[in-house]
Amino acid sequence: MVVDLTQEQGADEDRADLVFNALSHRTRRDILRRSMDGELSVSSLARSYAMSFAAVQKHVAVLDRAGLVTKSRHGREQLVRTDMATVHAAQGLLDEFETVWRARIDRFTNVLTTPSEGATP
Amino acid sequence: MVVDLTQEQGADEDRADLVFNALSHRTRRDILRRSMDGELSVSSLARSYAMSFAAVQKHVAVLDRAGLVTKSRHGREQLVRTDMATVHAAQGLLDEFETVWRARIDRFTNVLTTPSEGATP
DNA sequence: CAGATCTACAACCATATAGTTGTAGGTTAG
DNA sequence: CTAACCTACAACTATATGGTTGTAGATCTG
Repeated sequence: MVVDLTQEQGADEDRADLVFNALSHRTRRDILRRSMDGELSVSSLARSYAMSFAAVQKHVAVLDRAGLVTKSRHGREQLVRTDMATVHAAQGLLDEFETVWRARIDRFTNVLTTPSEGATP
Repeated sequence: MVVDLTQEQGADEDRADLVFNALSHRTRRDILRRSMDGELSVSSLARSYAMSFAAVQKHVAVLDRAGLVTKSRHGREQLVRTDMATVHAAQGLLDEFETVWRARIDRFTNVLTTPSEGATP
């Protein structure tokens, strides 16, 4: 069976791609931790890392596209705030694996406990 | 302040890089879901996707390096099994964000409830 | 107003990634 | 034994990614 991954439930999968990809870089995870208070600007964040402002700006853009942070202009600076709702959404995605896993267990214990309904009579 | 990300807690961050990167591709997430039972070989997995065997093999290798699946030889085929422990580890990594978030809230409510200890006398 | 600061974005480079085909060795089936 | 099958890996291509520098517009400050 060949499943067309480009069409089936594409939206959710696209979001998952973006979120996990954004989380897959240590600098971006660090930015997420530092931006919980929503009081740091892109340039103040940039001062924390041994890379150019533009590089940090790109990382923030990746987080923004994934919905993991929001930016709000405050005068000339752009304040970055971690969006916990999207972090929770990521947890939900991992919980789905848990659900699939549990379904497997249930199927297994069913076979063990059902009084031989499986045998074709 | 510049933090040297290449040294500080490198091992954990390396693992997080690998795990989230492995999760960031829909084909690999699908492989994870299908491999919960641990009864599918690499080639049987490969038949599910519109790509070559070698491509699927590479995806399994990425999951393996991240610790998200284990492979066990069974005759000429290699059976793939999702390692839920690593999925749980990923959940733990997201929970850390939750912890940082909660710490922020506590700090905030502390400021509100502490009877003006903050004012320099 | 003039200069400094913050942001956005383009252009560029090096490397990583996702895919391909091909080759080779171990294992099973006829 | 031979043929088919499963896996591993190398070599290659195209594109994505993470980094750089440079430029330009908007905003604040002296």
